[in-house]
Amino acid sequence: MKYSEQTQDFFEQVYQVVRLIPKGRVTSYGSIAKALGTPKSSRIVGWAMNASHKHPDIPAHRVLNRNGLLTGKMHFESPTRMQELLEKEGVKVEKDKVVDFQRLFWDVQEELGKGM
DNA sequence: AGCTTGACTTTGA
DNA sequence: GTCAAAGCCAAGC
Repeated sequence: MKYSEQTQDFFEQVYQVVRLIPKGRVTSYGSIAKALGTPKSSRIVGWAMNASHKHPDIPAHRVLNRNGLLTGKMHFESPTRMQELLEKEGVKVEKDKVVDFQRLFWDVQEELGKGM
């Protein structure tokens, strides 16, 4: 069995996946949503991240949009905090965009599918 | 109760 | 390739 039933909070599932993202890798909201079985709920993932501030360890800086753009950088402690965190993990960021995003992309559906 | 907004994605032009 | 519009679900007003 993958995750719990959908009766559990969608946010918890999102957080769980985000925490599993390897250091130096990134993913998109859509991939997480799809991994949870609701690809249309990509926006909900964003909401989850918005609420992730009340959580201790949520590497939200590893979660970007489909274009690899740091869309939520303005919601961090500082607008530049997200980029700094990514660069500190070895991820190069150019103009609020992750360099070689496609290469650093961490497919949740695949990784979790073959890992679990 | 309803309407608007939002850290998104996909499809159509 | 880009730009505009629709769809989606949850939280906030």
